[in-house]
This record gives sequence, C-alpha cells and structure tokens, in this order.
Amino acid sequence: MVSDGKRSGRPRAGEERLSREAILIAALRIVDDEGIDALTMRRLAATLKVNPMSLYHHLPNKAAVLAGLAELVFAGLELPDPGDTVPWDDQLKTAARAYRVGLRRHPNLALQVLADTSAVSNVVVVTMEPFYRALDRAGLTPRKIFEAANTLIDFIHGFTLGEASVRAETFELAPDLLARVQALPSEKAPTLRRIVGELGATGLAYDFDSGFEAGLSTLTAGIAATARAR
Amino acid sequence: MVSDGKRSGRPRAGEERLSREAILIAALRIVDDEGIDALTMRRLAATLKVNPMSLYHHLPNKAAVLAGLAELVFAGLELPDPGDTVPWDDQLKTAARAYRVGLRRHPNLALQVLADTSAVSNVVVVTMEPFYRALDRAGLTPRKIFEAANTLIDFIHGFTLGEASVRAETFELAPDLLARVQALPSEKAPTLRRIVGELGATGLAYDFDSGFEAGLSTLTAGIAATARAR
DNA sequence: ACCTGAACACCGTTCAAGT
DNA sequence: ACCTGAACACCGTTCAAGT
Repeated sequence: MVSDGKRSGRPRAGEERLSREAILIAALRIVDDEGIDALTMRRLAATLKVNPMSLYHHLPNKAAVLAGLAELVFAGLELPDPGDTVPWDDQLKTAARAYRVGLRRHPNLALQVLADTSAVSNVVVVTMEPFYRALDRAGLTPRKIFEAANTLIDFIHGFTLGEASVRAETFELAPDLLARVQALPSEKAPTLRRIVGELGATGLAYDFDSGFEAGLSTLTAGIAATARAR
Repeated sequence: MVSDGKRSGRPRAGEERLSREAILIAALRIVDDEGIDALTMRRLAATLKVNPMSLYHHLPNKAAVLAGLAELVFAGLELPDPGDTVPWDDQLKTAARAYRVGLRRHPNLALQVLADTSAVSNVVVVTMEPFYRALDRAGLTPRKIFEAANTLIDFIHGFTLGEASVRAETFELAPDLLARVQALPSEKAPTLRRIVGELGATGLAYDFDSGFEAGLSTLTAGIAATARAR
C-alpha cells in the first residue's frame, strides 16, 4: 500500500506515481470539467499530488500536453463499418456520424484537437478506412476518393467547430440572428431577409442533428453525381 | 506635432493616443507578424508606447481584444456577387472562394476567428447575401437554402482550419502520410492502402487550391441534386 | 532515474492616485 | 475622462540539489 503523504526523491521500482498516460488522463479530466483555460501545469501537478516540475520528466512542455490530449481524443475514435450490407452512402454516413460524436465527446478540447495537424493526420491514417471503403464502392477514381474524403472531413470539422463554440457560449443564437436580419436595411440583403422571414422564428431554431444530416445528404448526393460523371 | 516622449495624465482634447480601433489594429499586426501567443496585454501596450493599464479603458479585458480581432477580420470580408450574369453554381463558388481568401489573410488568427460564435454569426448576417442569392436561384426551398448555406460555410471553415494549421507547422504532411500508410499492417486498412498506393507520392502532394475546388464542385453537385428532388 | 524547492522572467488584472 | 505605477496572484520553465 502506498502512503498518501508527500515523499520526495526517486520512488521504488514499480511505484512510480507518474506516467505520460496518467498525466494526460488527469489533464483531460480538468479540461472536460473546467475548460481549457483551467489546465495549467501547476494545477495539473496539484491534482496528481506532485511537484509541478515532475511533469517535465514525462512531457517536455505544456504544448506537448495539449498535443497529447488531441492524440488521446483521436485514439478513442472508432468508426463503425456496416460494410456491404448497406448502400455505400449509408456506410459513409454511419462513419461520419460516429466521427462527429467522437469529436463532440470533449467539446472543450474541440478547438485544440481540430487545430492539431499531426493528430488529424494520425486519425486519417489509422481510422479513416470506412470512409475510403464506402467511397471506393461508390465507384470513384482514387483521386476522387481522396478528394471526397477530405471534403467530408473538412465539413465535419467545420460543423463540430461551430457546434462546440455555440455550446461554450450561453446566448441563444437563433432568435438573436432573426432579429438582427430583420433589422437590416431592406436593400442591404434582400434575399437573406426574405429567406429568414419565410423560415420564421421556429423554423430558424437550429437543430444541430438535422443540420448535420442535411450536410451529409448534400455531400453524398454530390459524390454520387461525381461518380456518374467519371 | 505630438511629442514622442512619455507623458502622463489625461491628454488634451483630440490628442488621445488610444482608441479601441487603434489598439485592435496594433494587436492584429502583432498576431500577423509573430503569432497569437505573442499577443499579450503588456506587449501590446509597449508597441503603442502606453502603460499596459491604459488598454483597459478601451477594452474590458484580453478576451475582448481577441473577440475584437475576430470582428475585424470578418468586417474586412466582402463577397463579390457576379449576379445573374453567371449560372448560380458559379455565383456560389465565386463567393465561397472570396470567403476562403478573406479568412486566409490572417492565418495566425484563423482558429480564434472560427471559434468566435458571435463573429461568425455577425458575418452570416451581414455578408452572406451572395450565398443566399445563388441558392435561391438554384430553386431550393427556404429551409434547404438555409441548410445548404450552413453546410457550405462549415466546409469552408473546416478547410481553412486545416490549411491554417498546416501552414503553422513546418513538417511536410504528404510524404509523411504516404510512408505511414504503407507501414500499416496490410489487413488493417486495405482500401486506404490501395487508394494511397494508386495515387502515389506525387499524386498525394496535396494542393490546397484544387482540394478546395473539388469540395466546391461536390457541394454544388449535391445542391443541384437537392433542388431537382424537391 | 525520478522527484523536489527555489528562483526567473513573465502573465492578466485591481486599485488608488495623478492630471 | 483618460493614463499611470505599484502591487497581487498567478503563469511556464530552468537549474541545482536531493534520493
């Protein structure tokens, strides 16, 4: 049994208090619970009951902690692949939905994750197989498959970014938007005004789930057209 | 003529050294030149030759400075509208390209800008008219117009995010990616391996411009299909 | 090897005081 | 009203010292 009291110096073999993984898990918890700004090296060390400087034996600096968190989130992603039992567009949509859900699991980290190039490129390598399989079944050329996969990923990233940002705020977007569009001088944006007016306040109450589905349908329809055109 | 030396106390009328706008312009310059981390209140004050605390008379805190920068970037956006002289999909693509170029003008700020909900919703209100006009001409219902515009914006945001992140890094994505895909165990991601292999190293050398065009084409094709289906 | 304590060079922001 | 100086409560990180 390990004492709870503070010790110093090197721990005995097999008794290490710290590891890269343990540090990252603690960091993820802080970010999930209190937001990205709450994550400081000193705070992180405190929750691990350890001297702030001990962290630097496992991770070179704070940037490495943040990169490690992005990696952790992507490592937790698993895209289901229904395979040939469903049409290729359903296969694609299933994987896309799972990708969105996986990113949304840590909303306070979304920005960090999406901006981390190496994390993103890692997930492309390891996890994107279902995307490529579905697009291959659609009958695209290799180049078109590559482009379509990137387009789909970009859409999901942009969508997730908006979703995470709104969730972090308190104010209601939809009513505010409606009021401001209506307040515009009528010659400024006539079509926008008309469309928003026809939608009405209730129609504008933005539902993220149906917005995501609409995007997926547009993209799969566009991909299908691309396949026919080859 | 205003002396260069430091003064203290209230300046005479019309001689104010500081304004919200002047502060934001100086801040934008720092971010463009040296990155977002270089922007500190103290550094900002120094470049304005002013006491750090003076800034707080014009902006309540650092978060307000960052939000102001997002606002500034979006305020500089102007989407051209070729109007009825071109097909609706060209009209849509023209506006989309301009939107991307506008965001890319300040790559170090991309993350901040895209994550700022109120800035994004502002630009939707003021600037998105060409998007709505083109989609209206495509023959979509109001709801489909709204959804298609959001999908297109999400794609551009996700694309810009990737573009800005890669630009901020030094390492070459494409060759690295190719090597790592080939290093995967062959049963792990067979389709991905095959597609990347067929593309080859040169084919994978990702060109952002053509990637963006491919996305736009897929989206407009999907929107056209949506319009026919109504 | 791993952990610690003290120290350095910074931060954002509050507050009271100047003009 | 606008700017300042000193101070407070933090940061991330280096370095030398402990075991």
